[in-house]
Amino acid sequence: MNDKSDRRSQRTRQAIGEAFHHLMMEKGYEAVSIKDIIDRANVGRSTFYAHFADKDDLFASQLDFMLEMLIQHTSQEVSEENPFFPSLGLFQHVQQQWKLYKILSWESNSLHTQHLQKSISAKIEARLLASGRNLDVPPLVAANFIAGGLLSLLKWWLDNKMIYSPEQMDEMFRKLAVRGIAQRVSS
Amino acid sequence: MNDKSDRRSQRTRQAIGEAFHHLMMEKGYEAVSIKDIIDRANVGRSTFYAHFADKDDLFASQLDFMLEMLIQHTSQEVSEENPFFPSLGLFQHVQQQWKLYKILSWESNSLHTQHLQKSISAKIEARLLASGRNLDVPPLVAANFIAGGLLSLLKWWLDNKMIYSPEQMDEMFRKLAVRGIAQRVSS
Amino acid sequence: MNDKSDRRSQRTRQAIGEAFHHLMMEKGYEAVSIKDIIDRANVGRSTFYAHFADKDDLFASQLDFMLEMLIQHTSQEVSEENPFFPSLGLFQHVQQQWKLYKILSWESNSLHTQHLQKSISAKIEARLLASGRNLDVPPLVAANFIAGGLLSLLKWWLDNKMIYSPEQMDEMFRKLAVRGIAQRVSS
Amino acid sequence: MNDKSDRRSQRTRQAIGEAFHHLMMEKGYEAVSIKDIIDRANVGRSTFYAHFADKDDLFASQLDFMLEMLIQHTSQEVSEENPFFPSLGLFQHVQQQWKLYKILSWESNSLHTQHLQKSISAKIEARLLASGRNLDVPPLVAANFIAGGLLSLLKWWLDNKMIYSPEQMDEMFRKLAVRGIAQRVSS
DNA sequence: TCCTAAGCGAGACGGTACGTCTTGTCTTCCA
DNA sequence: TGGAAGACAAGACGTACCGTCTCGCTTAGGA
Repeated sequence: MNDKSDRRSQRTRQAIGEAFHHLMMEKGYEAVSIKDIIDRANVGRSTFYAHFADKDDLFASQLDFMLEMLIQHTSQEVSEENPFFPSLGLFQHVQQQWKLYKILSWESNSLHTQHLQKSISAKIEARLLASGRNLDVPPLVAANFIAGGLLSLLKWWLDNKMIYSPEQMDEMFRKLAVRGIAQRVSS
Repeated sequence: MNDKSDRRSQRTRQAIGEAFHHLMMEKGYEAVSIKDIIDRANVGRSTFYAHFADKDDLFASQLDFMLEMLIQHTSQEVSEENPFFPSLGLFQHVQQQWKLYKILSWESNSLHTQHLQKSISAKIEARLLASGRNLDVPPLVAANFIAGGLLSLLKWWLDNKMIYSPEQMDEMFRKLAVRGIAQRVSS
Repeated sequence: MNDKSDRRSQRTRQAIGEAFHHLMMEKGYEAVSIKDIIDRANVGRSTFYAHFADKDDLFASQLDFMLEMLIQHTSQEVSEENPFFPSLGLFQHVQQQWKLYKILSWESNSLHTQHLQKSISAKIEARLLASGRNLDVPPLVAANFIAGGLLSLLKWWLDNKMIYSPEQMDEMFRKLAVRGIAQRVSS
Repeated sequence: MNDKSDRRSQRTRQAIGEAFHHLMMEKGYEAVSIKDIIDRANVGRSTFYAHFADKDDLFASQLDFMLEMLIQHTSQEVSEENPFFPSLGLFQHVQQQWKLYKILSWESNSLHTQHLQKSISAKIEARLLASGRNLDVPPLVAANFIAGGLLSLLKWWLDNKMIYSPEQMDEMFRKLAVRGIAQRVSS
């Protein structure tokens, strides 16, 4: 019975998710009503609430899914190029979906930002701990700082017509996060 | 005729403003409804709309005063310890007004946050340029990164019962901003 | 302030009442939704709920109004022809609105019946008490019996194509209520 | 396969029936939802609809048994005291089962009441015709009036804590039905 | 001193979205 | 393979706000 339910549920969740995605591209986040979503997804009102607590919950689940995809599509090894977060993938993803993120950046409901911030921060912290680095700042604090900086860069990038490539943004981000603004001493 | 009108209007605006302030301290921004405000201010509904377009408009009018406070409390001391931003003053000020900032802690319409972010970022950029540092990242980008990280730390601090002192927070911030997470202790 | 409010309210209540009346004629009672009513009455949803608790409340108020009209349009004096209730008026009214009452008789939500029963019963009891009759049955009991019989006659009449005139029905009702089924002794 | 299926079906129908019965005793008819029933009966939703068209259908299937009970308890004693209907037996029966009748006290879909009304009315009419009384009102009309009055008295009795004994109620009923509210004590 | 117009309180109103609830259908699993 | 389980579409419900509006009441300046 679970298989069946799960498969049906999955299709429903996906339909809702896609409808929401399209609608957000057209009207932004706040302007989309639950009725809009369920009409577009051909789904009953109660079905929506069976799957999501509200619009914010739906959005959060979309963000999580996106992040998860991002992480999975990235090598897990911690290299110099990929020190603690698949930031390059994030920049590339945002570039692909720039239309959506531009809209969101404008509305910038802080719930979204906070959710993203927490998720990314947690992932960074985990990486920092796993890397065995010897920081003189608590990893939790460092992770929050870096996550905030990363989101800030993303927003700035979107607000400034994305004049750099994702690769350039990523490189700058990594430099800032890893070496700060101190003058280079050596490599 | 104008004097009278103006004086009456002024009292009304002030009553609304104060009611809003108190209510925000109690319930946050989103949770306050127009009805709450006019009930608390002993004001008719149409009177509210005669003075403000909506809640956001009212909030914007309150905002400047807060930012002004913040700037006044932080623009002073720029010492050797604080090479590019009076971050210590900022942490100290937030600690003093923690009640207000905790409530506003970016729960609200992020117009607030965005405004702050831009102000701080601009200040940092100016300092970076003035310092003649030799960065291999555009100062504008670096400033945005650092401002984002700083606000992120502030929020984390508020959300975590401010377990560190302003001085500790400031030191960690400066370490992260200047040297990144690299172990080496150059400079 | 009351005059204004009352006048506005009155117009609104009337618009709702008329819309409801028409809709009931078209679809019956149960099939009419609040949305139907407010759409037809050009009235906001909250306005409806400001005036009536729900559909049943609206209907009850319509019934009361109707009864009140009936009573007022009838001489108050207690004559042989009009011993304790303007039953002739009621039969005539039902004949005029037979289309509506036929529908209601079919659905016969017992809430309505009960409400009517109580109202009519109360009025009959008041008349009985006022008439100074010397009954060997408590007036309250007699009133309930007569009200039940009257409503029963009404329903039977509607269900049987109203083969008698209102005047005939009224005469039969009064005979049954006043003299019972005992054989006539004298006049 | 049929035997097994039938047996299963039977158990299911019974479980649903009992669940419904209990729920009705607790909350009345309208307040019971399909979900309540299937939860209480430990049965799937489609199972319910496989056995009954809807709640009314289920109720109808329960109804006959109750009416049967009622008829059996009242069809006996037709004495001189009860010239046209065994009303005393009815009052006594209702007193015994007061809990059930109080809850059903015509709150529900009036299918119930209407059925009852028709049955009683038919019985009364038959008696009136058989008695050879010389009424100046058609027996059919008189029977409906009296049946309505009787049920009305029953309901009033139940709603008013049954402050009279069945015998008292019966006497009042017969007085009202036979002699009306006229003072004269003919016959 | 009276008049008159603006500012105001009060709150009714149309409208929209919400989250909850119930119904009857439809699909899948299981015995 | 037919009955049980429950996910689902549909849509009504009563609540909460919003921003507009229509009133009279107050009140202070100019006639």
